[in-house]
Amino acid sequence: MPTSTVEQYIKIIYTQREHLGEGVVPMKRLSEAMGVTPGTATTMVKHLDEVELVRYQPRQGVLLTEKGENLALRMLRRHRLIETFLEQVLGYDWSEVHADAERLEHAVSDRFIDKLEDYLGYPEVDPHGDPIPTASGAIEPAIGIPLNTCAPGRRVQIARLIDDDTDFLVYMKNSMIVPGQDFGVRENSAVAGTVTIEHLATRRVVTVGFEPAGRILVSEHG
Amino acid sequence: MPTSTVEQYIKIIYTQREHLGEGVVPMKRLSEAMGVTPGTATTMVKHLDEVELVRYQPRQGVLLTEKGENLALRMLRRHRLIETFLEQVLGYDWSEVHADAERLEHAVSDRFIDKLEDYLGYPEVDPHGDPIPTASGAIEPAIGIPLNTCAPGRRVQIARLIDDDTDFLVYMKNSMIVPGQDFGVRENSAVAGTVTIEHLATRRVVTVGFEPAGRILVSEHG
DNA sequence: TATTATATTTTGAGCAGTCAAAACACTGCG
DNA sequence: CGCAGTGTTTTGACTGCTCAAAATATAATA
Repeated sequence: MPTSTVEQYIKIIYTQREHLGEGVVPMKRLSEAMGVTPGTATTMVKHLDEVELVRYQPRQGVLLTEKGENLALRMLRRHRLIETFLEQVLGYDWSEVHADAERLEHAVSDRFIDKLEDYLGYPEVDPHGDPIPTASGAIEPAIGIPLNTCAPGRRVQIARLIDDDTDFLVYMKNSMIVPGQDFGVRENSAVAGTVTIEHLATRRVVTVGFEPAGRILVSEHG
Repeated sequence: MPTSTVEQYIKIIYTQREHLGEGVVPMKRLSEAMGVTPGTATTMVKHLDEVELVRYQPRQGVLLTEKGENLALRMLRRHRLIETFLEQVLGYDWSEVHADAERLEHAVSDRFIDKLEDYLGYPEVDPHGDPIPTASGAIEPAIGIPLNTCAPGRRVQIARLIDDDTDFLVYMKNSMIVPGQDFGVRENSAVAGTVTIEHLATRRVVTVGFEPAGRILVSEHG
């Protein structure tokens, strides 16, 4: 049985890897995401390698094994179902959800999660549009394309916000950038480093930086 | 901020003390209830004394301070609200509830508990009839009298089952002994060490030992 | 009172996770 | 090539919690 610290490392390695696109996750990145010193991360990762959850290449970085990936998906499933519950049932605000979910996900049993999923009606995505892995570990591939790849003039619908940072999420919510909302792309300037979109329902115009726009996935239509 | 181990010790000291009726809680009892060796309990209790959560009298036992009592009530509140949620909302069976609640209660925030309480509609007791302390730490005094003090012929209603032991609770549930059910007392024999009651709705007769009957609280009526 | 049983405390050790700081290994640049 | 800067690993130490086993105190019984 993995400790909750191990669970946390594995989850972070998974999401950092996703964030990175490809290649191994370097120690600096891991230690920063975990909020520990680099030496601590090294020690831990050597242990994780021994128990076959990761493959550790000294001085390069770390990758999840199949076993590690399974654990990561189980954690993601927990996290996202709990987030959905906190927001939709208990009425949490977006700014409050993450911290509580983070603590709960290490304390709940599989039974709890399965019953919670049933109670919630088997949602496919959480409130930020992140897909929820099934009990068997299946996960939908990311749908949508990054907003910063959309040409001006296109109409897009927000599909997913890829980030657990509270400030990011709250800002997006306040700008109506939540899954399901329709926008028109007004401008996309790599030079200026910004993407400008207009909320179709309210005519409200929002400009976001190029980098954050990459973490907003949309589906194009029209 | 107390660790979850500390929280657990404090909760156990509270309930063992309640179980005992009065006096200090001896180390043997504490260590057994905690599932640790006596030496471990001693070490821990000395620490708890230092941080003013308990008063530790060497070779006698341990008592909660005011501060400790407050923490215990906060844990009881968590535990009982979570149990109520697991059973009434997620559909847990009585036999499954305890273990999961025990792990969750150390992981949830005050915010979570307050929102959960609101969602559940501010219940006053959990499914076993145990009173739920309020956010301010107030708790209803135990209502009801022990079943083993009831004379034959009386009609009683189950008010509360004082025990967290899964086997005890499951047995009682299978015998219809759950809060709200009406019974007639048929026999109460200190000599035989048994109490025999009849479930009025089904005419079913159940005999329980004298000791367990002391952990069944009832209200007399008629 | 002396002896035995039982409860309790002490001691020494170990595990998981962490840090600070020193040692080390790779860039890449002059 | 040699050296600086950055990222990485090693080392030694500490905290919180635990155990096993030895030492000690208390209570019970003969």
